[in-house]
Amino acid sequence: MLPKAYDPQGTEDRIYQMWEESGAFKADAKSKKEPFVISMPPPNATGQLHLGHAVMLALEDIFTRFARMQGKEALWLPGTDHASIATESVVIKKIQKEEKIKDPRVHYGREKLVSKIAEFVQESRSVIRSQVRKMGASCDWSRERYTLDASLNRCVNEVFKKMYGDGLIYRGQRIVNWDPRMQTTVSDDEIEYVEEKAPFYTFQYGPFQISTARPETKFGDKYVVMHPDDERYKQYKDGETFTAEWINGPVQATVIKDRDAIDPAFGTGCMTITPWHDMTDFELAERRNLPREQIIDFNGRLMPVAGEFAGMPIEEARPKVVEKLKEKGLLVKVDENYVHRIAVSYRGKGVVEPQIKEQWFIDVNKPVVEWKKKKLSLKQVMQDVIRSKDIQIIPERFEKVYFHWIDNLRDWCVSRQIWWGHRIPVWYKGEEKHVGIDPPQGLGWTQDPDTLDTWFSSGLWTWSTLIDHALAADPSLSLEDLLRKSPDFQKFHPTTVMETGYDILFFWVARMILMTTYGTGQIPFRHVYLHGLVRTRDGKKMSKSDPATTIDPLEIIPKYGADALRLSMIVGQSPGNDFRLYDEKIAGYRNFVNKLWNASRFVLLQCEKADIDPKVVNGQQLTVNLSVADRALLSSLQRLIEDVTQGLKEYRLSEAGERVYSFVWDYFCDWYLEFSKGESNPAVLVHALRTIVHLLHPYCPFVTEEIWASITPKGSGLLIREPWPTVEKKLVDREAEEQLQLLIDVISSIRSLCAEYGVAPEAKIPAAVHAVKSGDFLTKHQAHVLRLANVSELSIVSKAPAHRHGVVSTFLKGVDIHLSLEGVVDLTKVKGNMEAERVQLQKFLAGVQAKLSNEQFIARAKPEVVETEKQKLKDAEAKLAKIEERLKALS
RNA sequence: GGGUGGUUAGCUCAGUUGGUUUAGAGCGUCUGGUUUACACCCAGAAGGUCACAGGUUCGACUCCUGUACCACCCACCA
Repeated sequence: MLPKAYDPQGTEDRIYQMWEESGAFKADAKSKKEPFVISMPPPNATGQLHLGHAVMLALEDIFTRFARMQGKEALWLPGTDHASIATESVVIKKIQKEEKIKDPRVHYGREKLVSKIAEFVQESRSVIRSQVRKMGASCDWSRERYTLDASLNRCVNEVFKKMYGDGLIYRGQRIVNWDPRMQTTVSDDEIEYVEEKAPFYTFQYGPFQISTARPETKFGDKYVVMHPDDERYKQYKDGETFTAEWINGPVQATVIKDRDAIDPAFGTGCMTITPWHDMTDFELAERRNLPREQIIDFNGRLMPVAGEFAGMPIEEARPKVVEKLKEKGLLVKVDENYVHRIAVSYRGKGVVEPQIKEQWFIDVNKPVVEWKKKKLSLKQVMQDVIRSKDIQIIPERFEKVYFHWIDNLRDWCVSRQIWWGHRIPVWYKGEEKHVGIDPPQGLGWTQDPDTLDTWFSSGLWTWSTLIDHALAADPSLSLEDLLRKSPDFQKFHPTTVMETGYDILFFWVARMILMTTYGTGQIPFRHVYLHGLVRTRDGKKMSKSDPATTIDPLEIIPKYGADALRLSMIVGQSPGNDFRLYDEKIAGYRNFVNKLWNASRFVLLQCEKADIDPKVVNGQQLTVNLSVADRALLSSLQRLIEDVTQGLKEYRLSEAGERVYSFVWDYFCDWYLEFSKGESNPAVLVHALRTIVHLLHPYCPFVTEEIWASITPKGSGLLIREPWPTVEKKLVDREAEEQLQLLIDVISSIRSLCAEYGVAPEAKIPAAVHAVKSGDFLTKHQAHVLRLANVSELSIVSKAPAHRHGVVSTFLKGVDIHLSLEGVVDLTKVKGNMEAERVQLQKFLAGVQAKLSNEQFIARAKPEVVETEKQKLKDAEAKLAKIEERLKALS
């Protein structure tokens, strides 16, 4: 006999190992089955998994297991990301702390440092692998990839070269986000803005007053900009020059009138510009072809142009510059309450300083990409695939967010001045430049020292992971041939669904669309499912830097089990919305898992009592000797299968999960198993349990597999490989369901009446018992019903106050029972109730009829919706007829 | 400045093109239960003007408009 409480700790690892050894996770590229593919978003190889990963794994595992059971060739490809800047920064900090080395880059040099990072990553990856297993993820480990694998590097270089050839990658002196702490550029999306209160100074600049929060950048300002329509400055003309006394003496300045750069309502309506250190100013300078001058060096110190301030860090220089301007009488006023946002590097956490630097960029506006027989820009392709519904985003509202992002997208700076990552495949020799897969022949070539933005390689993730076979067979193949000759790519691309958090829609999802459509001519995936972020009990974001806010999945799993954790993150959540996770919620699903476990213990016990081996139970036994309750159960199981399958197909995981949850607890356990205590049908019990365990397997794979082991029919294997249940029409029996529902209503009513009047359970209601007996469908369960209905006098019913008539009318739903109660209840009230019900039904009927005769509705609605409406109509009509009949009988 | 989402029971949240929902779940609270699967249980109860104000409709938690608060995203406020 199974133990009284389910023990996840003693079960999960054993089951996982069994699955893995069985080969069930492995996908076969040669299979004829329809493919279903998920590329696991590769966790950063910097440390531990957190709950965000746990949600991702739970969702993707459900998709994968469902697809596998549905008979698809399911591939879930796992991997890890080298996360260039994040990893390098973590390891550098670690070395600084543990080895007390101030500057590890200088101390170790490139080669040594890179190998130290690699070592760290190696360790971290194996931790991650075991954590992914703990969650029960059924991914294909034989295909595990890492974003720095040689085959991925090959794809990176190929795409770079191709883009360069198409003129999509260029090198240019452009303004970039410079992180002085990490000594590297970062992309626009890797920046966070932090609000800061800083003094906002207004200075006299010639005849003008200009405002700034950053006076230390103003040394080289020679242009003052204002709006052409600004009345205040209409006496000044564009191009007019004047002399202004400034920080280090007089400067020759020029007036510029510009419509786009300035908002006349802000501050004084005019400003000076610093093109080297400001995005807007840079763009203006670009348009007007103005000179730029660097004021701050790459370490965040002032340049010689600052004169006496040269060499000072900016924070130190700021008050001193203000002081000097004040002495000169140029400080007009200071606003101490000014709040502005400063840019901070997402990874390195350094304050970002815009700088002009020579970098590699991807041009997103050049229309040279072949797409659907047209020449489009990368931006246009990204828009097209969503607009044309080639890719569907769930929830849909994120499409808007996506388009908005693309509208604002600028050329993507892809070079990084860090060492950990894919090296840029460009070599220099004097003025010569070589862009290619392999280094050029001959001496004197040096490779570009920069690496690529980490999203450059992860943008290729859905397909660069599928070419290993072809590459191993012939490393000299071109990119097109690699794709063409790779069985995995041919079978498993495009992938089916990309599942990830909405927070990296831009970082990653958009980049994958860009890089994949360009690199392969295919979309990377058909559906994007975006999950919400996990929050703490009080709604805080879980952050790694604040351990008090984080819940570690590895602490939860031993306590509640992976199944409970999975359910608690899926059921009751909707895609794209954040949700809170806390102990009680997980405990609730642990209880459910345990409930299921005990239900199966009960089933096994019934088999034992009847001396039946649950493993030999088969479908044949489902047709003989069935009670109403049996038929009703089998019938509602069919509807359950239908609903759950539909829900899963439409990615409504929460709804489908909740449906089984409530079926198992509120119906199977609370009613059917209770009836079975009177008289049980082990074949039906086993069949129902088998179906339930199938439907729940994607959600809670461990406990279901463990239960399955006790009821596996002869000839079947592991549950993970079982075919998904299908609806058997012949088991559908609405009449039985209705009859059972009636019985349930009767019992419920008796119960609540007893409770309301405080009737002792030993007392009897003879008439009620008689009523219950008189239905032929009850004979099978008489013993049980008698026990439950083991209550006092029926006269109680007649004492019921008016507000209890809801209960009374439940008694009246069945004609037989109604007759036996006649004379004891207040018939006028009952009649009133029924008349009210009739009016409501008639109204409802009219509504449904109107809907069904509405041409627009018929045209727009799905056929199955129309069907259900028709069914509703029929049901309502039947019910109305019944009510009419009873009303007639009453009068 | 632009945009998105949220506002439903004490708490956390569902609610699928408006109608069998006189609003559902879990947790919590209260009452009563050791009935031979389960106290990680069973039977009940209390608790909601579905943020607010209008509108459309025979009918609105659901659609439209506006308002308030909360959260998030985007943007070149010097």
